[in-house]
Amino acid sequence: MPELPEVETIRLGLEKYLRGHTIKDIEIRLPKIVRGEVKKVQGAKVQRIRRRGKGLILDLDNEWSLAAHVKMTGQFIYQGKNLTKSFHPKLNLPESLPNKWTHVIFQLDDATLFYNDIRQFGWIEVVKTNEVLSLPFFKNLGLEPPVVPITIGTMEGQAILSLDAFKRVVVVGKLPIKQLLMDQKRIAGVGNIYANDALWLAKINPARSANSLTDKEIKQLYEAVLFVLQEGLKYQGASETNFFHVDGAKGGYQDHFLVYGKTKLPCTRCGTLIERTVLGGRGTFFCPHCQK
DNA sequence: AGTATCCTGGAA
DNA sequence: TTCCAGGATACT
Repeated sequence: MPELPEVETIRLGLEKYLRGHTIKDIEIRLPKIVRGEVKKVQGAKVQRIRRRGKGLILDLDNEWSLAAHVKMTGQFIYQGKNLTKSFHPKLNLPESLPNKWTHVIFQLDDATLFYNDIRQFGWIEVVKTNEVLSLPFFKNLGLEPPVVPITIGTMEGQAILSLDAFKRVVVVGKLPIKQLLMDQKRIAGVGNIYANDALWLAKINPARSANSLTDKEIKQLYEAVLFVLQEGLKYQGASETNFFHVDGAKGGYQDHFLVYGKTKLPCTRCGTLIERTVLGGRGTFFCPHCQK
């Protein structure tokens, strides 16, 4: 799924188009995607949009919230008066909506918001605002990397991943460092792309057990994690396959991958060919020469 | 700590 | 036809 930079980009889009607007109706085409008190969204106004890790929370003006996780292939697609084109999730070709991947349709006061999801892994849940952070996904979420100002958009008072906190997390980990980076219960928002790229930038082999890292390496990795997330945010996410902004635009980070997906291509630092292995069931890309 | 699982679609 | 995919969870 989209990782922190992609979900934050979705959040900004929802903020731009939905904030202050009323959800007049909701149509559910695939029931397993949606849980909770669905009827509560009808007639409610979207007050603010928060993000925690890779999760989204739309707070309504009636004490209810709409939580969502887009997992691998979920998309929120907005069609307003000035945005009549929609986009094929893969090809980015204009196509009419709803289509076969549209599972939920929100009728807004002035527009329509579609939830599309090819693989159907994503979910939307309507819960009371004061209980939304008690949902299992949010309750067990780890520390938030400080790459976005802690404003109304994220989580006021949220525990932040400081260097010291990162050290504490890494020092006790026996897992390969890459799996630890991607463990949402410890660090929120880092997925496969940014974990691979951060380890390359910090010159650390993804398979190294976390507790083998020196203090210096931990600091380098911490800075690398924040840097690649900021790069992802700067380019508004990676649209290599099927990530699109709420208005259908593409992100650009796929053109700035450091190591992700670069199997058998030369390392841009030393020229050695990048290798692909599997770690924790996920594709892992690294330079066998400069990542020790 | 590993592996299967929810799904579809594109690439090899 | 087989493998692979940016995720998270429920199991062995």
